[in-house]
Amino acid sequence: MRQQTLEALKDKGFRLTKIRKLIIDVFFSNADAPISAPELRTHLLALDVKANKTTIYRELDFLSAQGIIVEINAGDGKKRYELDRFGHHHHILCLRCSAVECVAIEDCALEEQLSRVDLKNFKVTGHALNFFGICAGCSPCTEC
Amino acid sequence: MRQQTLEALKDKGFRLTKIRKLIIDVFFSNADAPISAPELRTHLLALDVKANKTTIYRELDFLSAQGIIVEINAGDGKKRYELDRFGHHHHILCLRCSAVECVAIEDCALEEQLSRVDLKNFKVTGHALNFFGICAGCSPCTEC
DNA sequence: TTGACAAATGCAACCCCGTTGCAATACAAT
DNA sequence: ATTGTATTGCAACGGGGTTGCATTTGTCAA
Repeated sequence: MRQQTLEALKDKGFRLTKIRKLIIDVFFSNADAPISAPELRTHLLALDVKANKTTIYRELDFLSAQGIIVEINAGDGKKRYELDRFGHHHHILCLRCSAVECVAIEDCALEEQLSRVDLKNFKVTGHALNFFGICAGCSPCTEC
Repeated sequence: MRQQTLEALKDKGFRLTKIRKLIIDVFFSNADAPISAPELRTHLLALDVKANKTTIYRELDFLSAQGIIVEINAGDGKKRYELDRFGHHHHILCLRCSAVECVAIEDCALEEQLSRVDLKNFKVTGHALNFFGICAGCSPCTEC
């Protein structure tokens, strides 16, 4: 999957630079946790790669344009990105540590119901459903 | 309603300054369109009142703390505020002009369904459902 | 009406996320 | 090895938002 992604880019005439490959790696190894630009930069630093923030933003735009990742909005005003290989789903944001996870809505008729909402003459192109709360890591203590 | 709001503030020992009264006016006269801090500033300028942006942000915090307005997230990363006198509802954002409107979800079982979603050990405290699209004003032409 | 005190405001400086123009670098094909 | 262009870095900027501190202004009591 990762290898196919790289080859597809190369076939289209784009270069497989060190940073680009590493960024793709980060996405493949954090598949269910959307990543923001600053977070991505930190991930790279942990791999001893310091990338200019401009590069990060441009690469995220590039990978989005190539359909490899998609921008998601988790409700806290920061853009995050995740691999574009999952179906439509939603997200949950930890209000304490800002971690975001994907939430699959399995069996429910939510999507269908949404189509019946009165949307005030808007041409609706999409929606986002975000949950907020405290993640398991941030509330380990049952009595508090 | 507006008058009651002002008196309630005064009873609590807060001052009814020119800017504060005008801001409250803006909220009451734009009741179904959540407003951001920069937008609010523009509204005031249109009334020949130039308020420092710090004042705007502090006043929004203040009115939120007093339960007069609530912060909402429309999915574009900018904080907006609206009067806290409506029940739970959602929002729709115009991707072209960034206007936001409230969307009432009348009869559906959405809320109930949400409670059955698998939320990965999060303690869920809330959710936000945002729609995206193009508003009537931004797509007046039916053939394009 | 006038003080006087606290609430509210303005100002300047700062932080963070994100963007843009332009020069420098590095990939990949020849 | 050379070359053309994709990519990167740098510097500067912009918007949204915050903080500390000095100044102004509501309000109330004398």
